[in-house]
Amino acid sequence: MLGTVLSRREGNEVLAGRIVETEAYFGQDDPPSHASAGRTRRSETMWKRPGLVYVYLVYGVHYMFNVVTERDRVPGAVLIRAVEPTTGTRRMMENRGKGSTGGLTDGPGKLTEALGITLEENELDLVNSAELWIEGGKTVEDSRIERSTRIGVSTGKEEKLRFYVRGNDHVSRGP
DNA sequence: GAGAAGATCTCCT
DNA sequence: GGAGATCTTCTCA
Repeated sequence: MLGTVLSRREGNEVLAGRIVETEAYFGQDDPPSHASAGRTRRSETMWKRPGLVYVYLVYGVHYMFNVVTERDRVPGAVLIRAVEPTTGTRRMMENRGKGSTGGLTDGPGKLTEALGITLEENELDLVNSAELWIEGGKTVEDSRIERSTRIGVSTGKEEKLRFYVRGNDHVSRGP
């Protein structure tokens, strides 16, 4: 998914950003994954078909945007942690209440605010939604992809399941 | 039914 | 470098 473009329609405007940082979350055997607790009301989307959007609220404050990746009935999703703004930057600044382009979308909670993504987008289908979709962007060469442990988790710290574009200014802070 | 912890960000010192 | 915001779920009584 690194290098592809996440696009969002807000009224007549399209807001978009190139994905530069992701994290993978699996099922029962992956402690920090919501799916490890079993199928709950919040995490239900993770068990559904690939291509659906899984949005949830962390710390009662920030929305996290994920893409369901495993086949139907198998839990698994990829968290989008950061994007590089490409289209509609001015609108994103308004959504974030910022006067500059710095730090607009370099974190999972920041990019959902910039793109106007909330719980309402949970379970949308990226394949046929007119409001939210992913386009093939420039692919990222393997040699440009860096790998590290996931951020903000207290369990599953050994697994290197965070992937990001090396040297990109919009990647969030390290662990 | 209460308490704790969490895939975070901002503002304050 | 640390507190606060405040929703969802789990754990324990």
